[in-house]
Amino acid sequence: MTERDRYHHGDLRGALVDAALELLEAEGSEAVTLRAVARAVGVSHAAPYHHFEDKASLEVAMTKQIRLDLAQTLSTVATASGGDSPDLAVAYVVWAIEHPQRFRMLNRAHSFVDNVTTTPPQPARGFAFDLLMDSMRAGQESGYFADNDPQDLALAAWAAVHGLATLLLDGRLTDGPPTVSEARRLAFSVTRVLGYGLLRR
Amino acid sequence: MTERDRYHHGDLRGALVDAALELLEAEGSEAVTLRAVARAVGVSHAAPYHHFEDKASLEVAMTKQIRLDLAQTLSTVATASGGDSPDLAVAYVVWAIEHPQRFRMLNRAHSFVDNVTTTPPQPARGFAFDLLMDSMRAGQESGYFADNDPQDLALAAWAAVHGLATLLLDGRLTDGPPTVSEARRLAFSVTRVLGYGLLRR
DNA sequence: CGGCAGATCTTGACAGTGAAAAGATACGGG
DNA sequence: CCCGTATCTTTTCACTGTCAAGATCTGCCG
Repeated sequence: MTERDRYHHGDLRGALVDAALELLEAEGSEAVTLRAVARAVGVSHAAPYHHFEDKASLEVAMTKQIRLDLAQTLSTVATASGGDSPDLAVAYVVWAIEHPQRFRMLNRAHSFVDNVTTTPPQPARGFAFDLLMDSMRAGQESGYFADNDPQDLALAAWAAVHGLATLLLDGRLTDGPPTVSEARRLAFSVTRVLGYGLLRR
Repeated sequence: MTERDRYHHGDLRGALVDAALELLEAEGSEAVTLRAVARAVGVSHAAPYHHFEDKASLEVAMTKQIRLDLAQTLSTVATASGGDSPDLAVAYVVWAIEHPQRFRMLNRAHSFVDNVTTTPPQPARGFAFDLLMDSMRAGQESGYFADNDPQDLALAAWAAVHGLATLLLDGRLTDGPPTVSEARRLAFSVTRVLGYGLLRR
């Protein structure tokens, strides 16, 4: 009995989320069907309903896992680079290119998140924004960054980086599918412009 | 016989696209089903297949129409404001907030566009990018803008504005659904940071 | 003016989907 | 040991995209 020879699975919920994420990477979001996920785990097509109220509920669970992965990647980069903002920006874009389906899922969260009752007390800016805020504040304290409201700085930086990632993934900047090296180059370029500003100094 | 009492519709293709767009605004993208669209026009569920090879093909047609609408809005603003970039940026974000479903559809284009054989010779940056490029060049000629490659400037600006719009629509910046005034405020803020840059001058 | 070819639309069918209801099975606390 | 309950299965339903075959109309060629 490796994992599923018995009636009760043990951790079906977790197995379903994992299988769903694998299916997402392998065959795209269209392929992530409740029945296909159940099939992948080797369980009947109605079994998921004992762990997820909805298909949307499964997707919420997937999204949480993805957010965790991204947060971990970013925080690793943040500690390794001492919270340097260009490094963070590049890491964000590169992660998006390397995990296109996961990244898109994050951005489709609105479509199933409103079915869920979890109303966050704060705007759910998320981990990336917090890291950026820290980076901005650090830059201000060491005198490199302009002394605007750090929230404004972080928002602009996040918007630029996030926008670059989505534009790349939608194929609006490159001919074929975007490569990591292209992504890196463009991320550096955007970061540079963002640092010095559009206006003549 | 107002529009559909006769067997042959006249312009079923156009009517289908229109109905699909109305359904999109009214009930969200999930409701845009081939059969529902056919129902809305008052035609049998298989009729669309004589005008669209696929459901994806209908979505491509919708996307084209949406792109046209956005382009017209932006070009109106561009001529009215003399190509001023902050105005363009704000107009872009406001349009996104006012047409959330349409804007999201634009960003989901990748999911059905690869089924279509139209391989664009150039990266399909689109109309918004062109307007921005013009604006950047104009700003450079009048000496206000830094003399980087205008393409780099335009990319950064587009990324920031596009990113802000998507973040707003995904509810990642506000508690409830984003309002136009919030959008306007944030767009101004981002534009300002983008102009002066993150680094101390 | 007649009729026929092709475009346009309809009807009917099929597999696959999310979802609910009802029944089978196994686990764990008394 | 045994029963309540959580877990899983089977069956069923309405709906979807898609296809094949038939019905209906339109325009064109004679």
